[in-house]
Amino acid sequence: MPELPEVETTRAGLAPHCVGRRVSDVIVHNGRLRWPVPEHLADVLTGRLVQRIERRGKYLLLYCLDEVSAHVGVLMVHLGMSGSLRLVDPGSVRKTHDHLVFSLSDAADDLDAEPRWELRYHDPRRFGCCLWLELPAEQHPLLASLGPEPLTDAFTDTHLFRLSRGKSMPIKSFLMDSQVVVGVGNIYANEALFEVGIHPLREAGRISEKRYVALSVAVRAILANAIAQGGTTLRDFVNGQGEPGYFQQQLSVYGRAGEPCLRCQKPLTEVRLSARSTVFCTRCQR
DNA sequence: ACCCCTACCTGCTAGC
DNA sequence: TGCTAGCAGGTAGGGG
Repeated sequence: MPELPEVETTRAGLAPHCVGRRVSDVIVHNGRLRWPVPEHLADVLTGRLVQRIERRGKYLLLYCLDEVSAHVGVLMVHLGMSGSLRLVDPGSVRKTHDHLVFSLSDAADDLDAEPRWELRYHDPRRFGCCLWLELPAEQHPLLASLGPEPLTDAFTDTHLFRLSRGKSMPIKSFLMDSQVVVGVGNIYANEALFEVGIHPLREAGRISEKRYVALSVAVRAILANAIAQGGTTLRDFVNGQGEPGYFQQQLSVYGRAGEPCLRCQKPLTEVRLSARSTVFCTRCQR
């Protein structure tokens, strides 16, 4: 399930193959995603050059230039729970749940020429989205209220502590709130809290600044490490080239309920928090 | 304002 | 064997 490291892995994998290329065709096989794929997407996107691919939280932003008008718009993609973007040979068989197909050609190619690559959006559960944004992208309602990027200077050591004052919700819910900080989903929230020994149900407003600094450091380290491993593949995550990630081999608590704590050997406990699997050690996390 | 709950969706597994 | 129920969870929006 794509969290920030998986989305970043996808971005980094696609960028070298997509930037500078032309979208020569767009086919929407099933536009019923979390929000309907805009009817005019193919019209507005076809013929444009991919300028760059950025990421904001778990959203991928493909900046696309219309050379004639010099207009730049953004294809915004969210992978939801089960989505992936893969670059494949144009001739390869389309899989079930390949909902959108973007044909890519070399920038110098004629638009009528056979495409050289295909970028396919695959999403069995259709929790993701593909939307068209006008600049400035950050003012779009889905992006405007997002918290800082955890791997930039915007995520300071004191950010979590300051925002948490007066909050009675459990620290895990607080950490997973995208308005607090983006990109920390269920897996990495479980892992970060284990790393620093904080009980996931502890009231967010009653945690010391010192512990929040340690948590901030842990969040950065875990996300950076997961990116370095190519992300976490639990069921079906694959990067832009269809390859899995390897971070799941380093998970300390997620998916290990009942198994011994890696620090004290006591069996890990699992509870439900807002219907999310929450795994922790009652001895090491207080 | 704050916080919890629900809906969205399909593939997979467990249980009968 | 074949059905059904339950689970997985990112996110926005509704309700208390």
